[in-house]
Amino acid sequence: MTEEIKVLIVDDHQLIREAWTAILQMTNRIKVIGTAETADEAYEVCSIYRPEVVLMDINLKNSNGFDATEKICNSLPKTRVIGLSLHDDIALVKKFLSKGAKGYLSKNTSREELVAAIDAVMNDKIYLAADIKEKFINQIIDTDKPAEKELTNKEIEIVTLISQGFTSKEIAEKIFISVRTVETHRHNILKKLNIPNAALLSSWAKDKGYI
Amino acid sequence: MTEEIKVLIVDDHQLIREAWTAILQMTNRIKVIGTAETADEAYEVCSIYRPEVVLMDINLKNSNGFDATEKICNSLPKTRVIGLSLHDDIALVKKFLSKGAKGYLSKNTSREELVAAIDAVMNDKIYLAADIKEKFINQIIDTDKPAEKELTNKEIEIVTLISQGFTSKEIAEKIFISVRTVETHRHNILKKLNIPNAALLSSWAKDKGYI
DNA sequence: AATTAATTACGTATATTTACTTAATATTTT
DNA sequence: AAAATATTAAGTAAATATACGTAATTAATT
Repeated sequence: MTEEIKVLIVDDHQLIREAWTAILQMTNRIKVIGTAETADEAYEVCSIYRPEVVLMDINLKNSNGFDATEKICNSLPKTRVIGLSLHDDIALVKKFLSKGAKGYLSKNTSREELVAAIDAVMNDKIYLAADIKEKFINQIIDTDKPAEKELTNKEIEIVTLISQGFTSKEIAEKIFISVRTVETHRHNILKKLNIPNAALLSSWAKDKGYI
Repeated sequence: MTEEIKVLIVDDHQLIREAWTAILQMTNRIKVIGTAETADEAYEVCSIYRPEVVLMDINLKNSNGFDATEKICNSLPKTRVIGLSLHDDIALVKKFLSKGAKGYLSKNTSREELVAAIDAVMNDKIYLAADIKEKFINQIIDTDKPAEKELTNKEIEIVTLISQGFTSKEIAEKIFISVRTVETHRHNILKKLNIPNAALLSSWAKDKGYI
């Protein structure tokens, strides 16, 4: 029998960590060598225990799954990171893969698919969940509706602040730019995303994981 | 050995359903007799298979966990419903218990606690997760800060519409009341919750699971 | 060196939100 | 029946947001 695959699980909910562990241990081919609650903790554990696969929830409170993924993939290139998220948003998936991740699963995937994904990345393949693949294809087919324009870093910064309830004036004071500049960004953001107002923008930002 | 406890799991994510199932099956005392994706489906399964315990995720997309819980508890009083939620918000917990639920767990609870909760409700006790109990107590102690005022049904209806990006005028047309009435509700809502504007209200509504 | 994209900022105009008050009617609870 | 709460609606004012146009400066890319 081949060696067991060493997996690290990263999620901020204990019950989910234990549940993933239970599922993977059932296979007898996969060994969960540990779990982590935050992105920073994940990096620490990786550098010590060197898991072969990391299952990482993107929607971590209090920490940034993207940065941790980048760090892990850069400094420990043998580690394959697989993303897991409740929101299967194409832009998020792309960003995650660009950080060096090797796979992406939505929480609609089955237990079999979870194991299949681990096997795939172990064979140096990229694995995307079926429903995410489909969305990718749909986006390519939908040439009528152009891909959602990406926001710049400043714009994302401002979206985050707007969603936290700050007014343009407050944002201006906070980040030391003119109110008029904030208003310009505000207008450009709504136009880019084709969103009518700050209330819906706020919902949008939550879905995308910006806050 | 005593009879196995029959449990139904309700969650809209397949991976989570399978994970809960895996955890509970490990006990040998608990049998997962089925799973459901939506609240309606949960009620159907309950009326046919009569589980003793229902583990219900509150944050179901496309369906209302509250209504289903009420329906199940009223028509099948022997069924104990335990709520499970990512957001451990006191107001939500209270509302859920008032619908007839017998327990409430956050996703920070451990596997042991999940089993303990099932045992407790089987002995006709109410079970609340440790961290939720603590929040209840803190709320009682914090007499300075009064309990967050509850929104009325109309107010919740309007919060939902505001968060979806509708203006007061649009909401008025949509639900056939005067714009001024919508504005009144709007103002009262922000005042009740001590929230400065619609953008933050939108975030709040998402957290509470209203949208 | 030239082009493109990002960030900065202002002008003008209109629409919407927020703040606070008052109050009639309807519904629910005591 | 009385009291409390919810829903309805309007008045007045100030603050903010949205729509669009213009444009200079800086940073990144070709």
